[in-house]
Amino acid sequence: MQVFNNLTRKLEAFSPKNKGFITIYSCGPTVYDVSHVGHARSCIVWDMLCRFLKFNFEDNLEPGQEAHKVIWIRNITNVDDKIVNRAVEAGISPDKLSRIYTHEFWSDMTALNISWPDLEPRATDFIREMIKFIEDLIEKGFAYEVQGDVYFRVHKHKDYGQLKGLSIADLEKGEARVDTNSKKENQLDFALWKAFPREEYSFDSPWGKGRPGWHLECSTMIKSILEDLNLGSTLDIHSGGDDLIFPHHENECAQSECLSDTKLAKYWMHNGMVMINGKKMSKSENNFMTIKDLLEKYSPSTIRYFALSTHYKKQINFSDEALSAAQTGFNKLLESISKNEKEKELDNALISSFRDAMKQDLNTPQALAMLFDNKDKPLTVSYLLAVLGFDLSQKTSAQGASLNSKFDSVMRLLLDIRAKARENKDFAMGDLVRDSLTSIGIKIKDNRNDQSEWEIE
RNA sequence: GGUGGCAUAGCCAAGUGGUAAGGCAGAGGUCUGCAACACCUUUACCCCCAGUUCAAAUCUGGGUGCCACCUCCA
Repeated sequence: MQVFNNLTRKLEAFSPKNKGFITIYSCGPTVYDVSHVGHARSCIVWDMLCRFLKFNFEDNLEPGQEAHKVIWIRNITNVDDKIVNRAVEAGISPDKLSRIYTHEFWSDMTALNISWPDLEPRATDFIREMIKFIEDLIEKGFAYEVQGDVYFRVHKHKDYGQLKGLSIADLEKGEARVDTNSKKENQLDFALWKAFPREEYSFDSPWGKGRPGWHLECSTMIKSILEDLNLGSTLDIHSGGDDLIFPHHENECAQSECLSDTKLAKYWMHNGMVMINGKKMSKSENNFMTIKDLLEKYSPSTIRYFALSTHYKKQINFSDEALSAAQTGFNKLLESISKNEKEKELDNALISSFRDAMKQDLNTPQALAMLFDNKDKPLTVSYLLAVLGFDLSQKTSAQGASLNSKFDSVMRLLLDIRAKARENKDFAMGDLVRDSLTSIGIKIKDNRNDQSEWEIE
C-alpha cells in the first residue's frame, strides 16, 4: 500500500513499524462548540483509512502478509482558552461545557457512522504526564521557564521545520503576524505551559498555577499510550487537517523527538480543507456550516459519498449544487443495486481492483467510480460500500433528519387530498384518509375555517 | 512579505509519458395510459506560451488565475 507521507512529501510504501500492530493517531476536536463540516470531512477520511487498514491488514490478508491489529486513537482536547471563555459566558464550569460538547460531537459522529476510535484520550486525564514531559524537556535543556510559563527552544531541535519543509531560517523570514512575546528567547519558541491566573481552570505545577500548551497533549498522550501498549515511541500514522501541519504538528514533532530521540510518527497524513461555496469556512465571515445543519438536508451516506468522491488531500467545496448531485447519484447507485438480480457470491476480481485503487494512497474517487461501473454486482458493491463505511441499513432516501421536513409536506399533501375529496362531496375518500391516519395514530382536527390540523397521539 | 498546493466538459471528479474513468445536469431511446424509477446510447483534444520526446493532460521552463498556511482551527 502506498501512502503520501507529508514528512518526505512523497508517496511511500506503507509498512507498519511494529509486528502485529498498526497505530494511528488522529487529532480530534477542541470541544467548545458544535462540530462543523470540517470535522465531518476529517473524521470521515480517517475513519475510511482505519476501515481500509482493517480490511487490508486484519481481515483480507494477501498471500504472505502478516495480520496487524489496527489501533485508532483520536483525542478530545478539553483544555483550551476558548473552552474557558465559553464556559464563563454560559455560567458553567469549563469541564461541564467540554463534556456537553463532547457528547454533541459523539452524537454527530454516530449520525455519520464514524466508527469509534479504539482509544479516545482526553487532555485533562494526562496533566500529570504532561508536567513530567515538560520537566524532562527542561532537564535536557530543550525548555525554559519564564515567570510561570515554560517555552520550548526551537533552535535546539535540528529538524525543526521538517513537516512544513522549511528551515528555521526560512521560518524566521516569514512576516511575523503574531504579537511579539518578549518573554520568549526566540519568537519561534512555543509554549509548553502557560501561567493561567484565572481560577476557573488551572492546574498546579512546579511553575505555579497554569495550563498546558496546546501541542503538548498530543505528544504526551501518544507517548503514554504507546508505552502502555509496549509499542515503542513512534506511531505508524499521525493524521489531521492540513491546517495543523504548522505549527501544531511541527511542534509535536519537536517536543517528542527531542525527548525520545526517535520520530514521533513514521507517516504523516493530512486531509485538505473544507470550503463553503468556494470560500474558506470561517465563523467570523459567517461562512460556516455545522454537521447538524448538513444532516438537515443530506443523508449521512450522501455526506460520506460526497466526502470520499474527492481525494482526501484535496480541498473540497461544500456547495449545494455539488451535494445535491452527490445525493442524487448515490441514491441512484443504491436503488440500482437493490433492484438488480442478486449475485450468488462475491466477485473477487472487483474486490481486487477496488483494493488496488485504495492501496494507491486511498484513491476513493476511483474506487467509487468502480462501484458505479459494476451496478450489476449488488452483493460485491454493497460489501465494498461497507468497507468504505457506508451504513446501507439507513436505506436510500430515508434521510434521517430531512425526514421531518418531508413528513410535514406529506401530511400537508394528505390533508389537501382530503379537502379536495370533501369539496367534491366524496366523503368516502375523505373519511378513508382521516380514518387511515387515525389508525396510524395521527389525529385530524378540522377547525372552523376549514383548515385541518394534525397531531401525533 | 515568506512557503506550499491546485488549474481536466455546464457542475463534481479520476487519470502522472502512449492517445481523456465515473457521477450530476443535458440530449436521444426502451419501458409506461401519461409520468417517475430502472436500463441503453450520447456530450472534453485537459488555463496560456515555449521546450523535451516517435509520443505529453501527464516531464521541463516561463506566464496567468484560484486557494491554503505563516494567528485558534479538522
